[in-house]
Amino acid sequence: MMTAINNDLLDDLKWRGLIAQTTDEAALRESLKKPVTLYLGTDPTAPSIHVGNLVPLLVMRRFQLAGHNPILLVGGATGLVGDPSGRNDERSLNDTAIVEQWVNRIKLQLSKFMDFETTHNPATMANNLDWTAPLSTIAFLRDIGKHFSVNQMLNKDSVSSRLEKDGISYTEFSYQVLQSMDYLELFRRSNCTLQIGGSDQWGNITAGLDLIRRAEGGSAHALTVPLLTKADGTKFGKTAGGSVWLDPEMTSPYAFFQYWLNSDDADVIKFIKTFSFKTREEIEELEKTHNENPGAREAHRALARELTSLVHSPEIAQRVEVAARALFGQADLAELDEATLASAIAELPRTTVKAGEELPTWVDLLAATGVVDSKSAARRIVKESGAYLNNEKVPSEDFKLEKSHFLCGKYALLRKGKRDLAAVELIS
RNA sequence: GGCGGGUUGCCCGAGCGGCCAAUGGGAGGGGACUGUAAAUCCCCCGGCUCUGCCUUCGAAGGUUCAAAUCCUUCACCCGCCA
Repeated sequence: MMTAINNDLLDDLKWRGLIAQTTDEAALRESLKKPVTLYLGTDPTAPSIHVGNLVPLLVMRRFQLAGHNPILLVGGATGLVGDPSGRNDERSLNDTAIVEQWVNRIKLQLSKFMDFETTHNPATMANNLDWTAPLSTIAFLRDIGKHFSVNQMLNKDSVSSRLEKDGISYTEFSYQVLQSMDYLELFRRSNCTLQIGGSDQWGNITAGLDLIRRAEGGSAHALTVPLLTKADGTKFGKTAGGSVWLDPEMTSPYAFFQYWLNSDDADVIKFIKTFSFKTREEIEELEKTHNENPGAREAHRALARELTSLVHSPEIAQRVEVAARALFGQADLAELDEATLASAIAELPRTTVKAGEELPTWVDLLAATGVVDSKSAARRIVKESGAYLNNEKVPSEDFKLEKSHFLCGKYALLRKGKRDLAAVELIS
């Protein structure tokens, strides 16, 4: 990993559109001339992080590559309380045991994006439960609470917007205090002087800066990344099926790759700037290619490849791409060898059929894979002629599979519409 | 505490005893055109053992040959008056 301090870091981030707000930019720029310690907090609100969380996380990685010292904080405590930022209703509390389990899974995920081994500026991991849990109520109110003005707390957007609506519980109201304590704690123990986060975190981060000033007379910085938007107005990182997760159990590497490959033309360059570690020159070159011939989808492919490699692995990215080509009919299915076929199908939702038994209909099988919610839905697909078996159209609702349909004697490929694939495996 | 209005399918929202699995819009799905884009156009969109049957209109009871529609109780929301 590169260890030299890169003074162009802020400029690069700006060019990529990765800076929403910062505290005093000149002072921040000055401080970044030497290695600083910075942190990013992630709350365990699900068993996995999703592609939206990846935006600030990769900014952290850029900071580490530029020679700074990253701390990844997992919100074992804040996750129990619930951040009101960016929400217009109260969160339901998650069970402590569940949150603990999520903390562990998320720690593991986050750690893949940082270098913990380098001797120069290794990343470290923290959990705010470590210093929050032992704190007594009296100590909390006297040592921390005294530094907070309720008036200012009420002025935070996350709180005031909720007061105008259905209100906010004392629990969520206190969230900003907990996050402020984290910053103070890391400032004290590691001289952490920069916190980054999504733009919705600005209020929470600046609350921390105030606490550091009041409690320690110290000064520190804030940097937020903008909320990533899509040209069509829909939410980034969501599909019909839900969020795009990093956990391969929750979003298969195949689906992950497809998500990026199917990016809107109008978004793809922005996504590359946001996520890719290619240089500015390389990206500008891709932009040119893309504008000249968007149909070739060079930029889409580069984006999908790079991110799948980063999040899963280069081997998986390679496999998934080969699979996609074959499954989308860019290669003859019948000519695939069993190993290639098996690895392609490994990424798909699937069902099994026992060799000796009578083979079910296409409709039954598609429903069994879970690609559609009901048999009625599967029938509809056939009726609307969007049903395929091994890339050939399924003629009728009562169409039954036959032995000969199984490629290499083992696998049959179901497709619904243009891009929704599933597989059937024949087992003995 | 009193009076009135509301709670409908993934979301918004019509329906106000039979013609209701329930108008319309959005989301979603299939097709055409393309590039596994976008826009546009056409079609579909509760489930099933599918010319029929089953389960849905806040919850539970009731009236009726027949209820999303009427009655009773309960829960929640929203107004107005105390």
